Amino acid sequence: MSLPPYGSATFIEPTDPSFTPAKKLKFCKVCGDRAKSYHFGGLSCDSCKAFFRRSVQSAGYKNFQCPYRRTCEITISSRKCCQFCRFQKCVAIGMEKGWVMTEEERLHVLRIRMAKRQEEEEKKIHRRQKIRRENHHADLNEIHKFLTEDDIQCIESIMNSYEVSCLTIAFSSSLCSQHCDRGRTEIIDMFFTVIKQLAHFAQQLRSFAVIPRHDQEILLRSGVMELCFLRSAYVFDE
Amino acid sequence: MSLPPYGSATFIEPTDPSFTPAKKLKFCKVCGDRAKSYHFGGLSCDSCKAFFRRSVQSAGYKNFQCPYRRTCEITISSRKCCQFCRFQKCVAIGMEKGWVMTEEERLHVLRIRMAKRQEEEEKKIHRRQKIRRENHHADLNEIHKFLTEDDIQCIESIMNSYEVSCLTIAFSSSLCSQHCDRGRTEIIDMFFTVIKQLAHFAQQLRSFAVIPRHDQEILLRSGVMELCFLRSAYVFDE
DNA sequence: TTCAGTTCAGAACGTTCA
DNA sequence: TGAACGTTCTGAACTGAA
Repeated sequence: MSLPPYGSATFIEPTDPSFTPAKKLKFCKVCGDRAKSYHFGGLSCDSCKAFFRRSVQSAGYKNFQCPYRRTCEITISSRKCCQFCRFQKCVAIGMEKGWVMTEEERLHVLRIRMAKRQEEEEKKIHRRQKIRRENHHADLNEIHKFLTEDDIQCIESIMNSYEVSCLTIAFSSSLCSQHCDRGRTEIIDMFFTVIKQLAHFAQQLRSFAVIPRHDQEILLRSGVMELCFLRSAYVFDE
Repeated sequence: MSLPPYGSATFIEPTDPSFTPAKKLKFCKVCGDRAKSYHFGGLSCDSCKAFFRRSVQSAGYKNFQCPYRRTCEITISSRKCCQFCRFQKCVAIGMEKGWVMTEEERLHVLRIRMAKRQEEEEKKIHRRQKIRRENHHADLNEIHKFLTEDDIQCIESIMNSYEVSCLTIAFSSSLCSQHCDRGRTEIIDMFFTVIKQLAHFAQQLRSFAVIPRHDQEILLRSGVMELCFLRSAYVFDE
């Protein structure tokens, strides 16, 4: 085995005058290139690490052949020449095949990572929704920048009418509970009540009340579904 | 020393004056054309690379002869004129015959490649089959949690009827071959047969057989397309 | 910081076709 | 003959967990 040019950094004695807090240079025990740390149990450079991992993962090392006498010297410049001897040396300096993850292990790690990412995504979305809701409140404070006093009064009057309608035409008591599993008839009941509320509300609006009865019916009939959706979105509580 | 099979930027001399931080243009040492990388141990262009490989693979270089004095100057435009001197120069700049793959090596690589591909294909199929089998078994084992004995018997009776229908009304012999490129009439034939099978199958079900003929027809006509799709999904074999 | 894995551009092999 | 392409291998730069 060849020694690293400046001696193995691993065995620096405490009294070694060359020991400085600055840096301890380490070298790949396979090819002599600069090494940063241990890989698979042996001190090696990044390229020898990659070479070893790939060889094991693909099981390609089983097909390596030495064109000479299985004694090739491995250096930075010659390491590509003989895969067989390079791999042999990797094993010789302590790198172990067992430390390379199997396909299953890799998939396992991958799955865990994916799950984590998804969780974080969901958190992000939640945070955004929260911010949006807060901004909504802020917008209401700035409403005077965009609407006149008259506009606001009109809106408030309409909102008032709607509230009155909802109070006037109440839901049947069976629908007031928070029960989630409602039967079919109850759902239909609920829709009927909402539709009645909407009709009542429309009558409160002067511009609606003045048009002919027949036109009123057409308008209500064609818009009631959208209004139900709108109301659903409004009362939806995530 | 032998040259690496793949990838080698290692042989750029550190003292090379042409080395600039901007770009390092490389030129073929044989003919002066632009070179991208080393080939067989020498920096050469693609055409000289191909020329060298062919000459070695066919052993044709042994028959090259120089019509002049074996001192021909090789340039981009003259490189075709004298194979002998071109090959001589290839060797002179470092290209080695030994690095061209022999027929055996090529076959060896080919075989490994084929084996790998096949192995992976098999793995894929295995994995898919395994997953399918697991899902299938799990469901079938838990079937008693969701169905009563009567339910299961009923299902089995229906399955039986279906099988009988399929056997009773057989496909025409021309459709039994595994040929993929079927004509239009054959496809139509196939659909007709399937529809007849479905009608026959429906007649086997008592609850269907007892309803009026006219209603039967309506039911069959409105459901036949979906049933065909369902059957297609069932018999589909990837 | 250490040490797993991942990604990507590039090197250098062979093959095909005009 | 040589351009263009398809393949595999290499190694630098990166992510991510402990």
